[in-house]
Amino acid sequence: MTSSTSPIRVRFAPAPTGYLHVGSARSALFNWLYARRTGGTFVLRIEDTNAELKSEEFVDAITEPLQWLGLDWDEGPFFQSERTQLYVDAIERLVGEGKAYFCNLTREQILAKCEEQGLPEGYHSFSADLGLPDGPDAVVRFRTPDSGVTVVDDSIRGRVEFDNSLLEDFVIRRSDGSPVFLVANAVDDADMGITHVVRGEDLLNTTPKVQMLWEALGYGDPPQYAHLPLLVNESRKKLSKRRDSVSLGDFRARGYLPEAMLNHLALLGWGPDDEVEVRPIAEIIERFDLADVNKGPAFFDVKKLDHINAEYVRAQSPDEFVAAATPYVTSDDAPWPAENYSADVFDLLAPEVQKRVVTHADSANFVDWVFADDISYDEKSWNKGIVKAKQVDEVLDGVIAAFGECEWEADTLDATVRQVGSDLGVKSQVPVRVAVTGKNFGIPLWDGLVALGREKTLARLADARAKL
RNA sequence: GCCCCCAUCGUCCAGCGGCCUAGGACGCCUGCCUUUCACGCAGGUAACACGGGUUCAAAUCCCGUUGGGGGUACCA
Repeated sequence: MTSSTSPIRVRFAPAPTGYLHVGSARSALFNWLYARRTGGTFVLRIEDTNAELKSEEFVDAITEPLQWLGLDWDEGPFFQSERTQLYVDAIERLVGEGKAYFCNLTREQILAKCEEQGLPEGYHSFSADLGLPDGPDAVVRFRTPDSGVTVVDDSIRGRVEFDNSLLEDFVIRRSDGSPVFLVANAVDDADMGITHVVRGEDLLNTTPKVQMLWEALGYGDPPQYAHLPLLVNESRKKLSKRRDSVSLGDFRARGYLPEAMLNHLALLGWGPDDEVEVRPIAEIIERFDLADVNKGPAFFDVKKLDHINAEYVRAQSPDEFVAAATPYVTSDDAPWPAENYSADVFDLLAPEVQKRVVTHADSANFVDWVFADDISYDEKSWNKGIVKAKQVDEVLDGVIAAFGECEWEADTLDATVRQVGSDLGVKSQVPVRVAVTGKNFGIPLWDGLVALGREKTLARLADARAKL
């Protein structure tokens, strides 16, 4: 790592429009990775220029997930809603210098004028030279050049050119007096000394406008831009809060580990040169570079997240696993009466649970039969493990008889079930498993049965036998 | 419509002119282990969108086509 005096400064600048989704988190992550990699500074800025966006809970909805992920910021959060005067001043300056002007046309009027004058749909500098005064219905528009090109130098995409004649004089201040984000962007990036702007590709088209403002405001060289490929859903469309369930908070609630989420997110649009995918964030920081980010959009695949999460879970020490899983098995949502739960029993079974769960929240599904008073039979399991099995009646009768008198100890129970099976010449474990747990899969039975007790075990076996 | 971006296995990533009969990972399939499932281990399946160039040599460079996506607001 380079020294902490590195001049590189990046920012994550979300609009507070609800919960933070995985796409925004990925943008935050890549900014953070670049800052940490270069010893630079990571700034958090809330882009609440629109009055409707100001809301404390929305701000928490951004900062909490970031903190959960461990994406710590060095400066901020700064709020654009508190910096409005700077933007107003900048706009005033542009108007004063003739680089922007007032316009009082509504969208309808603009379209009507186009129709009238046979011009293509759009704003054609109609009010540019009218010298209109400010007023309650007036917006401020920035005067864009009529010719030439604006070049965006992008770390990921290279040189992107925009034809100036195609950019209409865009609004930089609404009629209610509020500045639009383009101005706030330029002013803040300049004021905060941002050197690299790393954000989603959906903003690439707005970049020439910001650069024009930047230049008009006399800020000198613009920051280096890097437009990240978008994260898309299964139908290759930009992730949307409305139709895609991609809330970071939801993943957290479902028990995913922040480290796994971070690891997965880092692999979307970037990959380490040595092809080792699941690895500590410190190693990712070491290898990360903006120049290595791909251009193509990436699908957020939960299956892969599941795999990575499971790897992180399995990599935990037994104690770490128990500590992480305990909140879920002691939660009110656990499918058994709270008083039935035993920490000692869970600790004993935990290593086998650890090998099977995707997230810690899954833990309850593997020990429910031990703590619950009653079980329900999973239909598929009953069908596969009981209906289709051979001589189930004899197996259950045999096990019931043997369990009635054998020593109630794990190895003995195991040996007893084996004995019944070999006497009958069939596999005996699965029918017993379904009868006692309701499922035809899960952790080894024996320790759980010891905890469950002879009486309950026999009752469940008898219930299943009676149901045949 | 116009502008911009993109294009390697189903998915994510490697490849940055020869090492590619294209590599890794997820998923899926098979086998081993195991009287369940899982873990672990060993295999398998599967891609350079298409067409032209440039070059001794192209997945890699250029052009076009097609396809996909993003943007076109007094939202960010």
